Amino acid sequence: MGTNTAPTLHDVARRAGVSTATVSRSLNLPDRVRPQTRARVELAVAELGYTPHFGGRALVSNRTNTVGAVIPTMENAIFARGLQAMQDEFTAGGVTMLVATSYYDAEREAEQIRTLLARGVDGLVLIGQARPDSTYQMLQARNIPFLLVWIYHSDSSYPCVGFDNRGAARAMAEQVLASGHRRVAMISGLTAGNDRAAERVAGVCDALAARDIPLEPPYLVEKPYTLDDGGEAAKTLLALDPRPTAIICGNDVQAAGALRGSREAGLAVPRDVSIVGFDDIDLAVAVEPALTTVRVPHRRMGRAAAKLLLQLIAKVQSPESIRFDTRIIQRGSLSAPPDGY
Amino acid sequence: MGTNTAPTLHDVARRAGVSTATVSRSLNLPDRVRPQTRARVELAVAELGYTPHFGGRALVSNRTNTVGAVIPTMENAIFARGLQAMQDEFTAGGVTMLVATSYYDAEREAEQIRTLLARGVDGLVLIGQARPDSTYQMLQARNIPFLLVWIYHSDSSYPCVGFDNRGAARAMAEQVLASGHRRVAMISGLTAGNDRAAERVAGVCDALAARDIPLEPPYLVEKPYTLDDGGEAAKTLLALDPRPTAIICGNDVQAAGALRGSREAGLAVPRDVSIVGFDDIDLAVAVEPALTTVRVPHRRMGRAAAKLLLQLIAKVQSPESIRFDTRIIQRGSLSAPPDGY
DNA sequence: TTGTACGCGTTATCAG
DNA sequence: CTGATAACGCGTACAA
Repeated sequence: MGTNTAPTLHDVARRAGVSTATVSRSLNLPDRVRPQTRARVELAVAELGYTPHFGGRALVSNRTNTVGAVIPTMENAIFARGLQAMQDEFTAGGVTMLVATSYYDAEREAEQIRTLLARGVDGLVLIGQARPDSTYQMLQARNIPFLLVWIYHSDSSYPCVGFDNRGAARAMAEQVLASGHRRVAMISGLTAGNDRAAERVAGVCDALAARDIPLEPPYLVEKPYTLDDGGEAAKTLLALDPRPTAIICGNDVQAAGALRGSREAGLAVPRDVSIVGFDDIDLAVAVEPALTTVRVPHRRMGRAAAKLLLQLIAKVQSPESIRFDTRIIQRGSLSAPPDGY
Repeated sequence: MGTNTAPTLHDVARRAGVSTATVSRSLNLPDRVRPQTRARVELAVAELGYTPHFGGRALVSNRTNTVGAVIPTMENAIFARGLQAMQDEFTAGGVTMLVATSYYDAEREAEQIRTLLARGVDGLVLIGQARPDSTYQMLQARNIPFLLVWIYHSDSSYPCVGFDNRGAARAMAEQVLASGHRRVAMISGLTAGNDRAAERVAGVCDALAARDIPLEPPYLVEKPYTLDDGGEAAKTLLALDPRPTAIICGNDVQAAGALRGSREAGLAVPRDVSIVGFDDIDLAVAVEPALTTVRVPHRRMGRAAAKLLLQLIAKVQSPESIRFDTRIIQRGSLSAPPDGY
């Protein structure tokens, strides 16, 4: 049972005894139709279980009420909160968000963007700024509104909604220095094609350079954002001579891994070595000791980004970047260095 | 700059000096067109940067190459891995996956399904089985292929791809009993509208009942799947007299919270109290001690679900459920109960 | 206020 | 192998 063919505007019109134009108006501009007529239409709609055909609508209106977001991966919790908030805001605005993943690969990102464009998204949200010119050219050729999130640059050529990764990392490093550390190492995310990661390294360097402390391999190591990689990297760092007294990590996942790695190396945190993270995801307080980290207002950022993109699409607003502040959350994983350092 | 209007089939046809039909064929059925002609078309496509208009295509073919997935929330890592794997598989098959969230609310889920249907998805993936009849009726009225995932019931009326939550929970509880525990408490997820949570409780009850051990409030408590709720629940349980020697949690997030709660209550895990989780997400090995938990093959499950749905849509396969096995991963958080119990 | 009629971009049928 | 041409479902001038 079940006729298998969805009812069309035409079916509704016939049933309500009006024209298709009237049905369309009843649905889209209800004020322009007599209440009595509208009631008949609505009844017919309900009886038939009519829903407008997406393709037909997209074809004629040239809008899809759809936006796309390309993130590196869903698996890392780093993006989950912000993305969910964005999604909620878009949903509230009646638009659907498509999520695609790039696995931190520029070529793949471009491909996903192409796919989203082919699907007629009305706007796009991208993470960070680092991507080939060709990608930006494609976006501009299409003349499609887009937003860069998770970063903020006052001088960016494109509107962004995010925070100053470099400044936040510098502040974190300064906090570590203020705790008395002088032998500082860093586990960074892979910086190739990831400007957030690169900026965090730069920020840490800024702070250390101000005290004439270098940050170079082998004390600076780049690893993927995983627990295991964080752990391995920490073990490597802690085997160095002289051993670092503090490890600054590119994010909380790496920091949690480093915590485990330190433990496996027989060192206590923060007694023997301090470890700090970045992002303040749930994981930061799940581990023991809890992580000193940089709190990023993921939810507010996601909502603001969605709102702005909706406005850009509606052309009620010109592109204007939004900057969020971060702050350091002091928890157990950072303390003064051990005596004698 | 930027003409602002995307090139159409017509534009390509003119440029290549052929008809629109030939362009369409070159793209969709390349063998049916002379290589030389095809080359001209492909050149024009490249020069113009043409991409087929999604709406036009959807209109005539009545397919969108889009599937929908409704999950409770993106924020909990429980779904991230499986969802990403599903997404990858769908992408490989040339279809786009739309992700919507229900926040564990049936009404909201129905609404999201309606939205997805209105967008013309070719198929649907839903989590679990518990939802109002009206929702199933809606799906059947539309005659749309759909799949239930994260569960498996041999007698389900609908095709499912997942595992036996009840059996897995029973096995976990038996493991706890085998370690010598007799005072067992449970922190469950909210069971209203969440059959996976309900089944896990049932499974634990099965195992305990076999030993004439009851599981009732206040030793059974329902809380949302959050770190904080897990911690609070654990503290409440550990204040009971007699105090439980083992706490079985509805998932790893709650278990990680319970771990923290126990520590805050001044108890050591597993020396004073054992704690076990469910799902084996990354978090399980980030905490100390690492969680004894139930490993669920999220990735394989996600991929299998995507594959099956694609086949259902293509009608090359009749609905047939797929069952995955789980297994218990023994780690540090479970040991024998303290002496005297 | 309502109806008629056209066109959006694509695919598919049918001739040639 | 290729080209007209007719749908597909909807929104919207324009006319009534």
